[in-house]
Amino acid sequence: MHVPAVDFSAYTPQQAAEEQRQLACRAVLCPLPHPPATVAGLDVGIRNGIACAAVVVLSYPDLRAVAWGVARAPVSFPYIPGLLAYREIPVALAALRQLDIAPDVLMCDGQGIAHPRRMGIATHLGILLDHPTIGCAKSRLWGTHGPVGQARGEWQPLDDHGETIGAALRTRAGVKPVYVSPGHRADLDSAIRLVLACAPRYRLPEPTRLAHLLAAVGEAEFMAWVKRKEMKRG
DNA sequence: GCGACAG
DNA sequence: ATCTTGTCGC
Repeated sequence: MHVPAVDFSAYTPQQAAEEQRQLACRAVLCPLPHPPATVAGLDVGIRNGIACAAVVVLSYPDLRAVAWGVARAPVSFPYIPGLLAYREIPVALAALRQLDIAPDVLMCDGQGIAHPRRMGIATHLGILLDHPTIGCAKSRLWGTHGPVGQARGEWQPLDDHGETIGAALRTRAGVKPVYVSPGHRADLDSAIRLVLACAPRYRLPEPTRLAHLLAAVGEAEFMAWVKRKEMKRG
């Protein structure tokens, strides 16, 4: 997996939005590799102006952590709804560069095409990497949907003026749904199935959940956590 | 002008 | 996202 470098430091929000409109047509909708051998999760946390990006590669379908990477960098772009990619992608690429293996699919904490210009962070990263990506966000950015059934696995399409751009998916009975959308080289059906298969127990799928944990506690504590878990599972 | 608004 | 403790429920 070739990981390019980017520099958004001189972008104005207007320039960023214009670039999104220009890049959007490059997104490819097609089924994900099935089944993938590995799925990676990506998450970025920010504290005191320093972003920490974490990526965790899990084997599939057994969902064991097999590799990970971390990177830190000062944030250089403000948080603006719809422009999250310009804040988080630079440090995310640095974390991905640390990986010694290329995951078959990258699951991002944010939207894919469920975005006003169809360019959520998952789609943007997928295009930069030319690699399969999907978005799995904790809340909605764009599109509307009807009431989602209470059972695990129930979902409703995210609609934008008649176009289906993603889904509100219930990964745990009675718990707030997650928002799934294709990033790049993915489609909604395979994205929904992958997220569900990656979330056997918690609301958030394991790849994203573990990436969040790694970004929060750091490599040392994360490694200890993984080893402790390996003991229990055999 | 008002409300909505990934992380 | 981050700031922060306890607390209700399976």
